[in-house]
Amino acid sequence: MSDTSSQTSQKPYKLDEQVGYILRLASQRHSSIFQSHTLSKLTPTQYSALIRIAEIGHCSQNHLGRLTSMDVATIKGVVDRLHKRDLVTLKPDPNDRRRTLITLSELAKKQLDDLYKVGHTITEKTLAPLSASEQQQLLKLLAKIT
Amino acid sequence: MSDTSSQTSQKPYKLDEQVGYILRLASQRHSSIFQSHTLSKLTPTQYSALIRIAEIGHCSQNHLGRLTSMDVATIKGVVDRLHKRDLVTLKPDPNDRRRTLITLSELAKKQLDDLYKVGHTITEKTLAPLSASEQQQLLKLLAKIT
DNA sequence: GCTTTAATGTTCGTATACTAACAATTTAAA
DNA sequence: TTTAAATTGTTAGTATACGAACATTAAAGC
Repeated sequence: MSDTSSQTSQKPYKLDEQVGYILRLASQRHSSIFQSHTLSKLTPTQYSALIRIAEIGHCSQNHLGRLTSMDVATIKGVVDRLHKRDLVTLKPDPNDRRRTLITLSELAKKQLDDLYKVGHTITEKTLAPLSASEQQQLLKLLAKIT
Repeated sequence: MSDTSSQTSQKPYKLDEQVGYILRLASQRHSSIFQSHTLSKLTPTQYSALIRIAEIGHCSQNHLGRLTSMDVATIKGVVDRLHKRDLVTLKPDPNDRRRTLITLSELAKKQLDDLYKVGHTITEKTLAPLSASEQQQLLKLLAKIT
């Protein structure tokens, strides 16, 4: 029962074995791979938002936030920046004066195929250290703790 | 070969199946669980830094950054905030006038056992949806893409 | 020794990410 | 119908996270 640390429990606490810590490291590596492909200088978050709009056609700002798991403050910043780059168009919802309808701009539509292609590449590179079955496993397990 | 989207590749691109996106969701959930345990209002990042200092006794700011995978700008902010809360002590390195030696404060040392305990709890809750073997698998796979 | 290179820490700028508070609008309930 | 509750979007504040540039100091190369 000798223990050099101040811990008294059975399992020693090792930072490098904690999910939270490893998740951060994995996210960092993915982010780094993403940035190295400079998708018109899009960030992973902006990319997610664009893809979601492409999927559903149009939606309100808060709704887009829910579809991409971003809170209202975060999605606002993302939409603002996408708008500033002319990647989305904004117009008031005629049926609800609180809402703003967000759609892909023509510029964004032209880039869609490229976005999807590079998106695939980024995912492949991120998962490259794993075998095909390991990749499936990882996605399955990650989805479970979401 | 009918495809309603503008994608032409074999594999359709689904945002919800991309590692990057799922990693973000998993990190968000972990972060949320972490915050709900308000470790003296520590953030996951501040927690990591504290634990690392506890592991090695003392170190410079940049070195701590490398040990916790934070770049120089990030670790500076983290150390500043830890110092502001009296969780670390800072003193100039007598052997290198560029460096500042960082050590745990007495206040932090007193809280160490609690930090470890809650750290375990947070990890357990985050991994709760998985079986014991799945937990091992996930950590193994995540470590591989780090 | 002297110059080049490297390392440490700082600051600025930008982008998530979340809390909390707020006004305007819509919906639901009384 | 009129009040209460919920939704939408905005703003302010704080905390990562990273790139880039900078001055100070230390280490290497000659």
